[in-house]
Amino acid sequence: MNDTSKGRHCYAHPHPAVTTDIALFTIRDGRIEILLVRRAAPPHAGAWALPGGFVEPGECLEDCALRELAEETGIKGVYLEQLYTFGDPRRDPRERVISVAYYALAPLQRVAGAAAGSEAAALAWFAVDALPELAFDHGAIIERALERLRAKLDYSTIAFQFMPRKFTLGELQEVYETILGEPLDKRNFRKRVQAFGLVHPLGEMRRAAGRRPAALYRAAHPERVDIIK
Amino acid sequence: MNDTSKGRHCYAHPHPAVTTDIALFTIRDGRIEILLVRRAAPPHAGAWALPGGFVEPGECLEDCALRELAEETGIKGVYLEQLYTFGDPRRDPRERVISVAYYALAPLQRVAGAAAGSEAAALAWFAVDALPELAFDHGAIIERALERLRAKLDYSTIAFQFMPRKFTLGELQEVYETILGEPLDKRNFRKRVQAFGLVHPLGEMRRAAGRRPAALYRAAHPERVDIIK
DNA sequence: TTGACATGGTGTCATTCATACACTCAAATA
DNA sequence: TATTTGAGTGTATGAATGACACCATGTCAA
Repeated sequence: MNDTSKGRHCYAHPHPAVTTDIALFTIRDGRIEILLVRRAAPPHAGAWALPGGFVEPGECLEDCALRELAEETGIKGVYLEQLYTFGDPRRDPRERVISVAYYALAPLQRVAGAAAGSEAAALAWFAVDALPELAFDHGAIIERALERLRAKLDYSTIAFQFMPRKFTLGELQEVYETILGEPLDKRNFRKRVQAFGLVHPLGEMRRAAGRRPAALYRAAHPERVDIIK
Repeated sequence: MNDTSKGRHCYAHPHPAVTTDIALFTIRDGRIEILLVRRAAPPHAGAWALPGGFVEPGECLEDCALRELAEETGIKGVYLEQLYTFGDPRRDPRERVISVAYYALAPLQRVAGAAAGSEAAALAWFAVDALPELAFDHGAIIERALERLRAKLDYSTIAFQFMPRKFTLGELQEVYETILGEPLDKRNFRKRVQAFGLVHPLGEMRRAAGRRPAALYRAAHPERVDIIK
């Protein structure tokens, strides 16, 4: 809290408001989904928006993004990366608001609870190819986040941020195919993943109904996104 | 300008200050150089800083970066790309300042004037491997900009932003070698550049002292940075 | 019990791409 | 006219990539 008469915060020069917005993606049933919040108040009341909010004094940008995500969705412990800063002066009709956009990735299991017990359906998952009406410039933010995600798939281990601790190679391939939007050759895919040493076999099997059990693996470096190639 | 008693700008919640900072690189004599401004006033008086300054109301971030660069250095018409937003709450000792960092590239010819007639040597070029004492977190900004530049060299046509309208293939190769910090095979380099159709021959020659004249080329798309490969 | 079903799991060959490598050419200058 | 300096050019080898088909193993239903 700053000095003020009337409990206001005053500066010698005009200051914009600064927010973070978070595009949190997961993968469900062969689709990329994103978590959105329904806006109750104007502007854009009734439209859907990215979770996010104002940066607090003394808080760094990444902490702000993590806090807003936790406050608005209850979700913690996801992969988070700064995406781009959107600063068009008319992007928010109320006042000048600059948004530092982040994108976040998580395996479905870690976020499955979110939006389930959400009061008044204020929180929901949407497939990114079937988005509802979006507030502000959040459509552009999502588009850019997807671009980044698709690009990074080719030269980094980012896909593992969508994987649970244990997974089969078939599940991993499905994640790649979902993000790229095209099928991959099974043998070449497995060859590559193994050649780069991206996974370690767990020696366990996943038994699934109606088919042969699959070997379970874990990511070689689940906490890290490495550049490969 | 907002409402105010005492000509100040007041808000219901605290707002950070927002600046843009610009890392402008060029290439001279086989070195990457960056343009810095000597700080006259505290904090960090006497240290060198990136050109930059506060975002004005009604001004988008990119325009702010271009304006600050022009105001502080007189330079216009360079390639500009948003780099990263630095928001550590303690990065400026005076108040909370969030900086949207950009990096810019230009051929030496376009910026050779800058820092020449600069009053009181307030403006100077430094080789990036011999930087002076830097203000704020500008060292980290420069480091990240160089990382981005080196990465983009491999999969985009960004190197052409360092080239003048007419250049020889030898000059182009020198730029690549300077950024990568390692020599390249001449024949393979030329093969590649031609195979991707990145240059068009001008049918002119550059006559240089003491050696065979070299064919001059122009960039196929000088205004654009394309992703290749 | 057995047959149908669904996904798991595996290797080779052909092609393309990347890399290493050395000499002659043309102009300027001494 | 001999020397110097960068300009300009092609090939051969190894590595990486991409195309491709079949049998295995479990569940479930008839």
